Amino acid sequence: MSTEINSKLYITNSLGRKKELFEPLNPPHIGMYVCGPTVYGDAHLGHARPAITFDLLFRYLKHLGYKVRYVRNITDVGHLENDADEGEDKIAKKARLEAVEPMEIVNYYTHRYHQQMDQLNVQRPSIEPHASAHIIEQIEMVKKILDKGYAYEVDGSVYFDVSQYSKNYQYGILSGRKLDELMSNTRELAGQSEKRNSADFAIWKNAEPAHIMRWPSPWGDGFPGWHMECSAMGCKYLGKEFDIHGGGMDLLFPHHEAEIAQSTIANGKSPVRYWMHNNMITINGQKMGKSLGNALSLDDFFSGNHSALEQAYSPMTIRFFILQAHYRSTLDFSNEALQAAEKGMKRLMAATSDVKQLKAEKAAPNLNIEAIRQDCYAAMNDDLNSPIAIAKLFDAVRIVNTVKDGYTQINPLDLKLLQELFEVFVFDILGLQAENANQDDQLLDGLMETIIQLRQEARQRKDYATSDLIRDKLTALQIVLKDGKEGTSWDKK
RNA sequence: GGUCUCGUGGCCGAGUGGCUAGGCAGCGGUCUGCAAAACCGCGUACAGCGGUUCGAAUCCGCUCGAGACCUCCA
Repeated sequence: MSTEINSKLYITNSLGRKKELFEPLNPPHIGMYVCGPTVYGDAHLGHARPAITFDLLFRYLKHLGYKVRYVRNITDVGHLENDADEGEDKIAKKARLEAVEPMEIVNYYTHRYHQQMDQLNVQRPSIEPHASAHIIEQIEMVKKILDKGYAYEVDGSVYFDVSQYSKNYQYGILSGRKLDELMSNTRELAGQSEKRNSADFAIWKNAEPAHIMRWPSPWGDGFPGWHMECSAMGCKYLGKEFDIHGGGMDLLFPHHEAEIAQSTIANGKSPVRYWMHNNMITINGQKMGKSLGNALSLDDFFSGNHSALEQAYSPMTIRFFILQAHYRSTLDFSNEALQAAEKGMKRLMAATSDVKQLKAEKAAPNLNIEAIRQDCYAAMNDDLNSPIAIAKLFDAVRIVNTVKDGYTQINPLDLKLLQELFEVFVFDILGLQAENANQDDQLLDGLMETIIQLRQEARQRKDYATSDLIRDKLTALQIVLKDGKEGTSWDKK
């Protein structure tokens, strides 16, 4: 076990809105649940933020020596839509439009989601349960809540009785909402007439005849209410009480509030110790949303095929950009900001590669790499402050480059620390990876070596016409030559 | 309308009472045949107004602006 497990990790708990020392229930094991995607469409930029945020947490906890069981659901039972196709479930709607089976849609977009997360180097969760595969568990949970008198059935639907709950528990404990305000502020919606109070929410919903996705239940054919799956599956795989539950801030209310309420009744205790919420993403200062027409898909970014994008942005650029902001801040996407991130990341990644080639000098003075390392841990321990960790890594980048260019010398111990620093933080924790992986291409390497040698010879005989021709031609092929003190290296783009 | 969050230099983005991150862009320099890369140096920013304080970007109040949730959404 690494010694880092003893370091004090503080995270902001949405329950109380304060930074708290993270203390697992059953160390070294940690249970962590994150709300996953609804697989009825391509992942957009908004999906990248929680995926990367909690991937960072997953990686960091593992790095600290914990055994983490990370559960992220696939929502595939669909939920009510609030538009003209009222009552029809999202997946069923899409299936009918495209004349395919709902499960086909689910499979297709689940695969797409996995592909895109892989590209972002997001590690797969330990368990990725499908809501549709846990209908029984959800029904059982509804039964428990009914038995305990905190829900009521109306025409095949079961609603959670929020006012009953409020008599003994605090509904709004997570979101800071007051029940009476909720009662007076909630808008009239279809089907609401069945509810005793507008704040009540469905935990089982009766399926209309046209509704494709449906399951038998004690209350007739229907489907689970949209908060049920996370409660049922979280409990099944992580227990009645577990360490961390994450998701976007938009899920705070009503989704997570409802989860707390229903789990508290069904299981007798509040389900989660630390609630963590990542902030939203804006595009050019505007909220990203389907209704605004600016919900860029991840593929749009990777390919650059969208009128709002000046160029393609690689998955690692997106990842780096997201990590350069703290997860609890809103993050604004723009071409200018993305291009800045791309350049910065290239400089960082070049150093991670260059650091391996450096030569140590025994007599070199102490460069205090240890201090940078400590600062990186301190940043991560302070509510996963990846932007600060990255800033510190850029200090290390400067050291790599000064040593590389011969302005500074480095002793063996510092060099070892420096190499470990990049390995641990850049790759293991931040989860960045080299792009343009051309290390394996021996043919290309050999060719480039030859070309660089020819150019070098031309330069030595002051045949600059030839050397510049070589450089220009390579530039046109998106290959950049870098003349350094130790010779010439090259890179794509 | 209700609840909440935020407003930092050209852009992005850390920082929550004094020690003034970082990236990108820009300017000057070193290096180079030239250029690129790299390195060195340069910007004294914190929406506005008022208050608390020896001292505030950081605390309080007001104004203006932006956003989130309250309704499917990461």
